[in-house]
Amino acid sequence: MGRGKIVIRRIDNVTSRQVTFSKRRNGLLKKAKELAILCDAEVGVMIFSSTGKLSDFSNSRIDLVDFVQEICE
Amino acid sequence: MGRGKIVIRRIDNVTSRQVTFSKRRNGLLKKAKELAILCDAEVGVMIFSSTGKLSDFSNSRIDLVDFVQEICE
DNA sequence: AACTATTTATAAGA
DNA sequence: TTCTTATAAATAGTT
Repeated sequence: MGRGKIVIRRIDNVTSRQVTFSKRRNGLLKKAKELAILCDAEVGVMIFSSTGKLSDFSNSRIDLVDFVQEICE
Repeated sequence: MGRGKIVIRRIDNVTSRQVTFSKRRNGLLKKAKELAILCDAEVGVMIFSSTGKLSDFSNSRIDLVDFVQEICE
């Protein structure tokens, strides 16, 4: 979506990558919240930027813990 | 997006809610993958439907575990 | 940090 | 219910 079509591959330019990260992170978190509300679902999203900064959304932290522990044993 | 504008609130009709869940879950997972690739970010998404069925995406399970354990202690 | 031309996601409908 | 399509929403490139 946007002025041009893009291919889904790592953005090499650091500045562009950071700008895109900021925009798409916000978009992903918004859609996660909407899905949780609209569909009465439990949703968890965790995003670490390449610099290690964390953004997250969850309306069900306990279940997420159970899930993560399960898949990682 | 779509034929009409919607308000973000729980969809009462069960069938509509399931249809919307299926569409938006796929959309969210797709966007999570794109963010991870485009921006070289570590992304984890976990979605439990209202019937308890799980969908997920992660390109960094270990870090997610650390994070979840941290916030839940 | 805003804007806007376009692409993409999706609400309704078939 | 799988496919279609009109429209809302996200966003790539621009300013």
